[in-house]
Amino acid sequence: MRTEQPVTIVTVARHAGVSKTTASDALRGSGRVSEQTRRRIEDAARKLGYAPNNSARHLRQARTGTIGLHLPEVLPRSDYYMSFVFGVVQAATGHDYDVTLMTSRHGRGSTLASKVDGLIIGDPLAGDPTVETLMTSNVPVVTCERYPGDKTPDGVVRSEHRGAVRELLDHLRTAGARQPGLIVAGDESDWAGSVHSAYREWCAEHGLEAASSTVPFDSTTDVIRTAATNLLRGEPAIDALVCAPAGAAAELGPVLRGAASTLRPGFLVASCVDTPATKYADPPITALDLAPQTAGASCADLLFDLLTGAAEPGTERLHPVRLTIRASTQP
Amino acid sequence: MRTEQPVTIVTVARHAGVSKTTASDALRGSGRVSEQTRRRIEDAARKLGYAPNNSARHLRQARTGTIGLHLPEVLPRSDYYMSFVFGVVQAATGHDYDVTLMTSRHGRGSTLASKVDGLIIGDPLAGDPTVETLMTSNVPVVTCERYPGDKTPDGVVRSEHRGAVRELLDHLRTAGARQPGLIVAGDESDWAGSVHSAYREWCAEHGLEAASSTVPFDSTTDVIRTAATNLLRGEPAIDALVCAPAGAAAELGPVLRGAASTLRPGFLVASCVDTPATKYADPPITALDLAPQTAGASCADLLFDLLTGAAEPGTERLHPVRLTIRASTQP
DNA sequence: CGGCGATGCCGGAACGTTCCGGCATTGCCG
DNA sequence: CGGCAATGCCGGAACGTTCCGGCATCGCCG
Repeated sequence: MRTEQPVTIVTVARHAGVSKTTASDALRGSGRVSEQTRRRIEDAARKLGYAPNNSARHLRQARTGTIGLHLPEVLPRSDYYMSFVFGVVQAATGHDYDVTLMTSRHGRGSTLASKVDGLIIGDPLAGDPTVETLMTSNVPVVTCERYPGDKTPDGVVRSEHRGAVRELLDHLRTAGARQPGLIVAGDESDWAGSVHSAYREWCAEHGLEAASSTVPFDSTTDVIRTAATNLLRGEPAIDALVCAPAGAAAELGPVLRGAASTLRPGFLVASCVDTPATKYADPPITALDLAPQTAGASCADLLFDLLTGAAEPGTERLHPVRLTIRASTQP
Repeated sequence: MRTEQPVTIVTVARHAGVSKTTASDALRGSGRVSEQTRRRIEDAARKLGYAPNNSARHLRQARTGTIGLHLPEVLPRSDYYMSFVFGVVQAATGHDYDVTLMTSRHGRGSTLASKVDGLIIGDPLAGDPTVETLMTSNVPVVTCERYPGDKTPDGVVRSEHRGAVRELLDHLRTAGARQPGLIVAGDESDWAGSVHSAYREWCAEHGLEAASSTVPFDSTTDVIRTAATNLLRGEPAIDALVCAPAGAAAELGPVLRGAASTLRPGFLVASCVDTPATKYADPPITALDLAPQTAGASCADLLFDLLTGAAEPGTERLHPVRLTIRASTQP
């Protein structure tokens, strides 16, 4: 079994008594082949266990049948990205594409063209050298959220985070909060930047002082807890806390309990990214459902539309976001 | 820029005034090329922005330069797998390999050979049809943990879970627990099976009745909480709870607080898989650190050793596991 | 009956790389 | 000086596929 010589399309053709061209045409449904011989060829292919050689095919067609996927290497609270990945893969396999994961080691942009036909970058961070490199590649690039650098991808899938955050803040206000605070990542992420500026805007409109704390994008839990502690102790005094980083609001339990004596009763908590952790927190935490899996699929779909010409370079598509209200904001 | 014709190795050769063979030799460091002309060729390649065509290269070399990676599609509590993925990718890029994610849609085993040179399957579940298919492929397969089906992969990276669980149980006993309970997934996962049988063994040795509850491998939080509730109410009465599913112990808070009045003071909690969630739980939870990132890297390394012949088919490698003791078991 | 389009099939070139074998040229040593 | 090995470079074939153009054959219609 191990030393058998590979079965190519000419093997199939020979067994079916036709030429390689006819065999190729029959198996791919192109060209003109009679129904009878096509069946004969398909039978031969099946019997021989024929599998087309991808390298040869892609060499001939001048494409790779593969798209690259890059994500920020955030290890804690990775449920969001995991879902995103599965969304991309699912959509890609539906289009007969493979997905390979790209890291910093994948060489400069010029090298990429022969490895992938297109690129998806989830949450491109300004200043990330890998992202910088990938953005200058010579293949179509789709980002999830805008790139806060000076280059522009060929396609963007994004959500109306500003509006969603305002909706969340309005909800908090309705629920009785007068002065919500915010923990958020820095402006190197477009998402975090939008959340932050929407918050400031909303505060200004309501005549409130902004009470926000900025943490690194990939903060561990203790960093976020420290930020929360400082916010709770600082001025202005807050009666609600929105924690932006994915699912991190669920990690605030100890901090909140520790400060329970000094907190106003009915202190509210919410998250800008829903995850299993927020859903099953105690109490369950109100959050914005970003639907990462469909976001990933949407990125892949847009990329394929760009590849086939069905979408123009520069296209932006909106991905819906939904506020999920839970006990943490129902005093 | 978009319509420029591709620069191949003959373009480089022409610019450097040599033959394509010499250019190829110079760029890959093979054959005999004088230092002087090699530099000339490298300069030309750099200036032209030459990038070797992967499809052509792989067609010629009869390999794909890619390994496939399959994971159980577990979306909640995915920190473990995310780390595993990054470990695989990191090791693979170190060996100049790409990693593509494989799902059920990637066709039957025979098709695989032309897509990937090898396969890594993380936590192969018995009865998973995709895994079943992948295992019958004609490329080397490495699994993380043994496959509880009837096929045997070419390589296995596994940990001494039995011993580790016993160590954990011994620790609980030392910490005062007389009757620990267990929440664990079913035997379709080798890991869960090992944990479960090690637990039963340990119980028997200590003259204890086993108090375990089996849940699905990809259980959501509420399923696990229900299992915990039932264990706490049931017979025999337990004074410690080991929760096997990755990081799920951190999700038991509400259940434990709800049952606080009926629980013996000093009730202990531990997890068989350390994650950020257990580390930062309140109180921090004692757990077995499975080091998923190095486990992933180890799988990749073994696969490459199999591909190069540095390892024999049938090789099993052990991956170290470490008990991390935290406040949850220090009464 | 002659012409012509449709149908069914085929040969050969091309994609870009690697690798085998070979051919000069050079230098060394007896 | 003659032989022989080492050095530097090269031409062409091969990998497996797709695709362009072409060649019979057949049936239909004027």
